Amino acid sequence: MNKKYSIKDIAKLSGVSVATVSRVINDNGRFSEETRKKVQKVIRDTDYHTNFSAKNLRMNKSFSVGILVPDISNYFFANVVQKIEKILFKQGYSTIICNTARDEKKELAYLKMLESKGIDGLIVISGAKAFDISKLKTPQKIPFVCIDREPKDKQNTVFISSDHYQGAVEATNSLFEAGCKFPIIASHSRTSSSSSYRLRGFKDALAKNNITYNKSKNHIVLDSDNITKKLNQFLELEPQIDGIFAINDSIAINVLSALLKIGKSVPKDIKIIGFDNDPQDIHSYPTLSSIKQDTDKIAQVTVDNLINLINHTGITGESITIPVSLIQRESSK
Amino acid sequence: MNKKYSIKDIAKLSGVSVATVSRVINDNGRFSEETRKKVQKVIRDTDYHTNFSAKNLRMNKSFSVGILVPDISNYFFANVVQKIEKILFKQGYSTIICNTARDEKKELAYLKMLESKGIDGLIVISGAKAFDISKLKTPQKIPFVCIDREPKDKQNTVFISSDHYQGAVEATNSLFEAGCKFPIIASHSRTSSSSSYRLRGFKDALAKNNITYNKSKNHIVLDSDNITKKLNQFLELEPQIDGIFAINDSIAINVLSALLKIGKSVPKDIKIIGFDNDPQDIHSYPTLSSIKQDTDKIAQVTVDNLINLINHTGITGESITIPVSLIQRESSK
DNA sequence: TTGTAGGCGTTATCAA
DNA sequence: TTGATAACGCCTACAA
Repeated sequence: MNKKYSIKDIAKLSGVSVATVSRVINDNGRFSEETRKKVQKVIRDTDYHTNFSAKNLRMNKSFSVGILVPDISNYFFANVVQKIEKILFKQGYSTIICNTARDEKKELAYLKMLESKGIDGLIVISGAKAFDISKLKTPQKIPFVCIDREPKDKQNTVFISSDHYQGAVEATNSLFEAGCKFPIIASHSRTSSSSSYRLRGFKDALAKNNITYNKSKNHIVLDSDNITKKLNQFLELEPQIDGIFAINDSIAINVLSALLKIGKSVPKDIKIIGFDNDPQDIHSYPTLSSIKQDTDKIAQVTVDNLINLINHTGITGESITIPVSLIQRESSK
Repeated sequence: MNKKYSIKDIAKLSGVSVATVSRVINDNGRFSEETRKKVQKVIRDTDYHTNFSAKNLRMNKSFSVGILVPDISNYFFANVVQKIEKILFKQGYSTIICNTARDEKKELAYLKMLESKGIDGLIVISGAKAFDISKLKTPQKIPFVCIDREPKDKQNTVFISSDHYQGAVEATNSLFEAGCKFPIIASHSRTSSSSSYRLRGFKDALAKNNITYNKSKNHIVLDSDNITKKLNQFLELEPQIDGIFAINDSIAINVLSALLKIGKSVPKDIKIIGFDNDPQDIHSYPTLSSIKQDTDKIAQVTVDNLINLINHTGITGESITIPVSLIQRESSK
């Protein structure tokens, strides 16, 4: 049972001082090629690796970042979080995921825990209100970036977001192009940064097609209960409806099965398109058209910017918009 | 810009020694009620919190655990991981999630990274082969528990698993009870600890109903490509088939849409039941019957056992089986 | 009941 | 180019 090696052991074994070993390890400072080789051989032979607790203590870093996410069971969120985590891991960072369940109190509690864990940075995904880190009265504020959620103080952070507006425009246009005359939007009652952009895109696409958006005629609000009933009532009042842009795929799927129950045929009677390109879209019947967000790019851009903020390099105050793409399937043919 | 407080500051502010402060914080050792109050007040006033890097360094712990998971986009895995993470977070542990993508090389690479990060414990979820931690030649071996994956050396670990066998028996029986005469099982070609138990359950349920399992007549293997074509061929050869037990919901959903394309009616012509109770089950058409795993319990038991292993309390060498439950929906009525 | 002091593994400053 | 050493914040024998 050989104990773990420390930098001191490596120093002794290779006949140099700890300072030199540290310099070789971090490729920092000056040393001869000869000593580098000597030291590196010993490191390999002993299978030494650095103790991060010690390093972090000394450097006053934790190499961990927190992620605040409203609902990890949502496909888009889960997907982005997973990709962020992978990229961060490669760079030596650990990730602490906090599912706030859209609860402000929970969010604050998590924030305090994260703060006390000494995270180096924070990623905030979506959520109802603008994100206000000043709720924490930490001496030195934690660098953070926001995805799909406007920060209250844009000065020292970066705001990253898909082009929700453009996605909504394209989705709505695709309904018109498929022959729809009276499309509506289906949304939940929650508002968020991304959903309001999507709504705006829908309205503008309507306007381009000479329809004036009317809240009671072009917009149905559906939360998870009573969807079939509400939809049925709405359709009886507005029987001319022939297209639905659902603000996300979860709602789209719900609408789809509600329509089947009501006895409507999709896409013959009514066409549907969603948003997010959930994997289940290809298993619905009919398969669901959608707008795909570029989660790879979102994750990469997010991490790049956060690391820059942590290292005090790069620019802040930016807003970065990531393009989306239209995925045509059966439901809007 | 007030700097961060350390235990030394708290000591000075409350007029006691650092040792006493430490004792109060950890409720460890003896001290008077008076000093406790004094110290705790100062801690509250200063909003002090402990520096974990220092604590971990001193105590030779990291308060972090790794999770090896084959595919985080799978609902069951994601669900369990999320719940484990939440429970661990409450206990002060960070979680490092590693998506191995069922790749042995990746798994080993991740293991080494985790080892070098100094994790206190490891959770291993599913995977093809028995888990062999001896691939790592760490001096002190890392405590670990396995979910749905047999450990190579059962002595020093705990094996946790749903009752896959019983679930498969109940699923198959429910098909018989719904009137099926010739049920088959649909599986992927991968084998895993859980899938072989499910297969065994299916076979035994068949036997109980006086059918001898025959690989070519009662078993169809479907991977993600060509599902509709393969299923169609199989059904032409075996037209008497009237029930399908899919080894998981992902396959079940695929089978369902394939059947609809072929022109079969579910559940009239063929009944289906899956396994895992994915959330999408209630959005398929018809809704999908399934076997539900108790992820809350799995997560809790897993964490409890791992923490015990880390603290050298509790028993090892155990296998723990968690009950499952049948969820009847339209597809097997 | 409380205090003193050493040491965990690193990095960085200062000398050599 | 290298080495000695202080310091990071904490816990814990040992002493008082």
